[in-house]
Amino acid sequence: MTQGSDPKTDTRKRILDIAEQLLLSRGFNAFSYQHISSELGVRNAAIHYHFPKKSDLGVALIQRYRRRFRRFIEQQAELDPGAQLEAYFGLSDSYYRQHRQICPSGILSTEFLTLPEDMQREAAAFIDEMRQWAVDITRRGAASGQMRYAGTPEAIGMMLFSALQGALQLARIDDGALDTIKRQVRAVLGLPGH
Amino acid sequence: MTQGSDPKTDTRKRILDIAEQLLLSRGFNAFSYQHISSELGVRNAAIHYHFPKKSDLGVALIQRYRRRFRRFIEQQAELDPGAQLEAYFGLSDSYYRQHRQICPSGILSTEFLTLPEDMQREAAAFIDEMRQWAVDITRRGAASGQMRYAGTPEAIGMMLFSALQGALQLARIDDGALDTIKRQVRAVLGLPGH
DNA sequence: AGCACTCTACTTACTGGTCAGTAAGGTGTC
DNA sequence: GACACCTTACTGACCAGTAAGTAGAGTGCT
Repeated sequence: MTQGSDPKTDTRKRILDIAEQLLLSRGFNAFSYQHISSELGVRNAAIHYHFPKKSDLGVALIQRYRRRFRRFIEQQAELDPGAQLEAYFGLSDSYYRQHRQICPSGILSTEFLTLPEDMQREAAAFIDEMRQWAVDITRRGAASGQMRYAGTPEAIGMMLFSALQGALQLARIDDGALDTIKRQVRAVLGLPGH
Repeated sequence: MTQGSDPKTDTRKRILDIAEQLLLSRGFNAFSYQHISSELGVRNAAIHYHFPKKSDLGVALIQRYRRRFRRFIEQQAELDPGAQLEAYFGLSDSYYRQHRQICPSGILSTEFLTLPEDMQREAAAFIDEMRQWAVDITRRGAASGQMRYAGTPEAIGMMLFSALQGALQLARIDDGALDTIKRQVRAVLGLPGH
């Protein structure tokens, strides 16, 4: 079987990919190793070989999100705050288009109290980074004069982050919610396109 | 055992009360009939007597929320839009103070794709009612001149609903999130108190 | 008053399924 | 022969759900 075998292991990455889909559409508590192994075409124990405990898999998932998110920020570093916000909106869109998935922070904060301790630590750090980034955008947006809004950059950054997280969840019931809320966030920030 | 026995049954109500706590802190998928029966001091099958399937319990919980919410709206009917919004903020506060619970719409929309069909129908109707109410407040707030905001009443109503739902979830990680976002929502609506 | 009946609200005891997790063994590659 | 990467085979816990039985309260009939 020489089908795209990688130096490291392909399987580990594929497990993470499948687990990610399951996490975003069903949540951490509502998917099992069975779901992954049957989709992957291996036995259950193969998943345990790569991730002995389910919380190991969970932690690895969040750590990968954090790495990706840091890379995402670096790539957008040269853009102006408004364009960065639009890039963030684009992320949300792609979640939604993928079978009405929601953003990871939404799942992790909702299930937070039921998560294993090591996942809680990782999740809290991840969500904090995202929140800080949102605040950073609104701060620079106001400083550069591109954005005009009532309230502090901290508060409006958190509100936009929170509203977008909620929007993806509501979009599961109300198709238009995500677009409506994106438009309204632009309006509140004094940006064009609403 | 003549201890506060009611005409109907007390047990059914107590089951709903315990299930509600579990729903708001752990989610629907992460609590079991065991949790309820052990807390209530009865056997597992007693819960099944009152609610044969778990989805029956779930549907009954949401229906009770809808009844309560309609009563809540009626009670606030005489207040001006700003005061109604504050009453809504008060609801959120009480969730948060009760062991960092989140609002029911947050749980139900996040777990939506894993819920049984009958619960999905009920949940969608409930969330729709809440969203409509939020929009109603912002519409009347603008009409009366009490609120001043950019964008349409529909969009800003949805954004405030969405932001508050997200805020309760984020408050599990960040203690200040709820207050910060409440303040910011007031600011965006041009209300005092921020 | 005594008895038969029914209904409500449980109980005990169980089923079959799913879950995370483990132990021991096999197979191919370097 | 050591190692990475799997397999088969299993354990014990938990899960929702069911079946059958029971205690007590109420109801009606004689």
